[in-house]
Amino acid sequence: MTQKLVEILTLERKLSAKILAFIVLSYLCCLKKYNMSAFELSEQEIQRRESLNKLREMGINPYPADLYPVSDYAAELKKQFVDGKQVCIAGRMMSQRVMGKASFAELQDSSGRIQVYFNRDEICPGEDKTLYNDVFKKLLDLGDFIGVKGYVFKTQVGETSIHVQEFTLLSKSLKPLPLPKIDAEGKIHDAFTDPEMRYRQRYADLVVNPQVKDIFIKRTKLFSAMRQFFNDAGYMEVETPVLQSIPGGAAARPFVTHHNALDIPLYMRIANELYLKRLIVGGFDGVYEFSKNFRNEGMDRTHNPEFTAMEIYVSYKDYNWMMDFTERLLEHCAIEVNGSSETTFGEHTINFKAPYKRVTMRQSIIDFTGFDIAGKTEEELFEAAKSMGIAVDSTMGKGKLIDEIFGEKCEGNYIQPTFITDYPKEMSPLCKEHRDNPELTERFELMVCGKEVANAYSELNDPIDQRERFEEQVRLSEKGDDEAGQFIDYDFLRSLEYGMPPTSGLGIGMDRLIMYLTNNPSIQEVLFFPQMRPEVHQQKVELSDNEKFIFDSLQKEQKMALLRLKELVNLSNKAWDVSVKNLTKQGLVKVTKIDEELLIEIL
RNA sequence: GAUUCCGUAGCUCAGCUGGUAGAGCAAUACACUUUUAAUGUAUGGGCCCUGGGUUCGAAUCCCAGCGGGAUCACCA
Repeated sequence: MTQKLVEILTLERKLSAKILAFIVLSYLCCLKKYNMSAFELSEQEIQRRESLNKLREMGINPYPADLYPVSDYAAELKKQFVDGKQVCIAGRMMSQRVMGKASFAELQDSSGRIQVYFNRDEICPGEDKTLYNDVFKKLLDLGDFIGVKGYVFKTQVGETSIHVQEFTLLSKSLKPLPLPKIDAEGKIHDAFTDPEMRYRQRYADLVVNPQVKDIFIKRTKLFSAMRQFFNDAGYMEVETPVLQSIPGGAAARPFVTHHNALDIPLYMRIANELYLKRLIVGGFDGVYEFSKNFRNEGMDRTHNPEFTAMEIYVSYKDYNWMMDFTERLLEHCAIEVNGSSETTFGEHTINFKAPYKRVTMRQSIIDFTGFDIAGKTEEELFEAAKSMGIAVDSTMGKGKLIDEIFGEKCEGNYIQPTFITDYPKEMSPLCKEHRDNPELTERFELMVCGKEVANAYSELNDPIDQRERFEEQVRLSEKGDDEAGQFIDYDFLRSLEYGMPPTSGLGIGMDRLIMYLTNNPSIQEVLFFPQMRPEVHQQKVELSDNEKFIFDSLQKEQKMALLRLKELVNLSNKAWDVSVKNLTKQGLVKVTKIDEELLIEIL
């Protein structure tokens, strides 16, 4: 402890005694409270802690508990200018322009920013000017939360502002925020753009990048719009288990966890489909759920390990009805989110206005390859795929081959919302067989910008067929198809045996949809906290092993030739160089040049 | 998983063919009563991601690692 104080004294000797005393004090506080070394704080962070303590000494609580009676919001006051209106607003101080006895600052609340005007003699009508000179000008920092009471006016330049009559510190900010600035031409300087820092510190991202906040406001609007649409249609929002003993409803690698009391493995859900259908069996007409799903697979700009899907099941309907429903739903959502059915995604303008084009998978493959899959054997499909330059292997069944051809040659071409219908049976184990063709299923996917955003079926409700399809999946899985399901959910089959009415179900990838509606090519931009490798905090050591070794070696003689010591410790050039520089920097040793010889000594 | 680019002050970024670190903003001090990227003057602030190598000398060149981005592959 004493040693550290000495180090601080040496390091900070250029600072005035007053500041120094404070630093030592606050260092002791920090050490006791946070078990943290003062060296980990930047100069500005130390200064802010210093201001914090000064405020406390002045009897100002930097973290008051009292309610603050906010009456207005920045955006509204600027939109509806009412001269002289008395207001009370609160937010972060994001800029400060001090001009002697008058100052301007910007206050940022949840709605935006508004300028506030401070006049010394109005803040401090008497002799004592500390509140303005010290508290406002010096002890407040950018990022602090303050509340102001005053009246609305326009400055000579015409900027709507609040003439402050009284201000209150509401919460002190100890860490400087990134500070992007916008110049007169609207150009942004010093933008906080590094994706890693933005995702890891989303809170800071949200404070300084209003366009990021907008994305998430739109995200919430999308959920509300969808919910409203379903509720208006009379369907019920439900919740089903996230922890499942059999992960079903999709083919994906699940996360595994363990339940201690039951002593069994449990899986995080990969889909909620099978549970929602159980509820249809139970007699609900329409059920939907926004479900967080978890898949233990690769991560990239369109895949996060946890993502949100919406699934809805409606009884007595088929997939044709669901197509109508889906296009009306998406048109409604696009308008609620963006005010228009049109949205821009990269170079494309997408129009979500219903109705959407409907193309069968067979027709789509004919359109883009000239090849007709109808009535072909597995061998013929295999050869066709191969001739198209698609990587094929012997584990692939008919359905998989068709899916590969579609994915490779067709999918990417559908920019405007398009329903692709009638998928091969093998790929759709939960979907009802097509009424006109036993090789196909009554399934559609909605393609937007070459990617699927929705998937829907006339749900399979024949329990015997369902059992056979599950068993076929298990066979495919054993054959080596890692996309095929490995588990049979017998409880789900039991529920079907009681009877499920004809039902159509729809699943929508919410993250992907909001990417389209907010023009973001990356899923990380539309998730508050995208998954990241955990940060590693490197503990700063005062002396490395090398440095200690050099110091100890030197201790015996106190002073010796630099080259001789180097030979003695026998470190690599790099290690030697870094260590000596560090020791010198910390004021523990000194290198001097006498004549042509370099000497090193302990201080 | 493959390829490729990046990691320098609180933030945004310079730093050439190796010679012990620069700018703007932010910070500190002073001046300034309607400014607005306020202004002017002065000052302080760096484990140059980590480890190793080459070299008299590395932020810079080489190797390995860590973290991130992009592209591709994989992905109901």
